[in-house]
Amino acid sequence: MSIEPVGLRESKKRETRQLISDHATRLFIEQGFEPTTIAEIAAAARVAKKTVTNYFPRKEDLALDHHEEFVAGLAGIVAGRAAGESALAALRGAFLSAVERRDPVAGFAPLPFARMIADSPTLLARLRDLHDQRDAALAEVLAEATGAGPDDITPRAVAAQLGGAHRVLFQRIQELTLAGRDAAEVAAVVAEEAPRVFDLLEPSLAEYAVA
Amino acid sequence: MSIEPVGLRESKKRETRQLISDHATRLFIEQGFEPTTIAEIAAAARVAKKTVTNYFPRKEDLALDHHEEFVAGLAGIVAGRAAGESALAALRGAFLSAVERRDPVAGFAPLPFARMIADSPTLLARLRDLHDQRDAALAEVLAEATGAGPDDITPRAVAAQLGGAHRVLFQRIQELTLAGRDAAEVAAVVAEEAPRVFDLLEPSLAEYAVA
DNA sequence: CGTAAAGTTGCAACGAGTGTAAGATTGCTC
DNA sequence: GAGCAATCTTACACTCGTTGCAACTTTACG
Repeated sequence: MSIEPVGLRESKKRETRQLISDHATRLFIEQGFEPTTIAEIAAAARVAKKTVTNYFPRKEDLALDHHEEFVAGLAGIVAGRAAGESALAALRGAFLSAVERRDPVAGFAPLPFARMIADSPTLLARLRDLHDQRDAALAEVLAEATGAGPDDITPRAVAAQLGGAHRVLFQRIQELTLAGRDAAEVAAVVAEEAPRVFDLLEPSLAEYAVA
Repeated sequence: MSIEPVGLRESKKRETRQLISDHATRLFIEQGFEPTTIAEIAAAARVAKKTVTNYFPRKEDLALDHHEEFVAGLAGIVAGRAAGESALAALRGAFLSAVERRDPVAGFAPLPFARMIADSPTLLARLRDLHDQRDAALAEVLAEATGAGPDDITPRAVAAQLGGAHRVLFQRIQELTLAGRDAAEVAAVVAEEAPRVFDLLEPSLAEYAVA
């Protein structure tokens, strides 16, 4: 992409950011998200409170980093689908392989992490936000792929359907994790359920956005 | 349902609640949601700040009241569908008639109110929350209607599809309102688009949850 | 009436988030 | 390598939403 002029300043920034993030994650897991204060995180990382909020403007960002990757996921899969493959087929395949590799993007997480999220209204809200942004990004790619006009509602409706499937399965994985099943069990259950969810869309979307 | 022992206490409570809500709505519309402080609302309604937060534990509740009705909407429509009618058909019909009557539940609102929401991350998050709760309620009714087991993911997937359609159309109505179109124009545009959105689901869901 | 229950109020506190200005560090140039 | 400018970190102060608590007022009811 671009050359990386890794100056001292840049590398120190990365370190500081990582330092804060690590302490935050640890404290969140130990005590929960809401009970942990930003002041506490700052003290643990031995930086000023303001430094924490400089790097992470919102507290949620400390717990749910890498959101860009999550938001761009579905859109990227559709953009990179094979010739002759529909958006639905690409997303189905990507989800199933994400399950196989226990990908956090699909909803896999260690139990304490899942608990941290489930116990925090703030994080749940943020997650909903990310799901929505992901749908919007997907809608844009679909509009492009099908040559739909900027005012055509179809790509948005399809994105809602496809994003909805992923959302339901994401929640299902979280739910099973919270119920105490280990990752292998969760993967097995979801590997059986996911095809049913995608099959539901097959009659409607099999021919949509075929590359 | 139940008799109404309208004591003085009860009626004063209702008045106070309404008084606060009215001032809040007025101020939100005049100044926006975020810039308006609870202290300001309390002063306008001539009550203590604590009284405001007693009636409305969260600031969002002051702007988005009647959420119960919204959340229960889709589930209620499916529960009350005619014999021989599918969940999809019932929801399609209900949405179109909601558009005809410019129902706020479908997303219709005066421009200033729509602006208030669009300008506030807090309110947008709350709205996403309500949409989610609505999907969950719908899923429950669908599970009941189809006799699905408590662990069957199908009703949830279907609820996501149906709820997603309503969500997209809700956002579309907001978007058109924000663009300055009056309610009649918005209704005309959406009356044309909605059938396309529901038609998309027809191949998948025409036979699902037929009463 | 008088007492118990419920509602309102003022006060204090906590925590997230923001603005600002001072101090420290780094990058760059002469 | 000294100095200057840009950038990062810090301390401080402040706003606002939210909660807890105790005192006070009003209503309900025996």
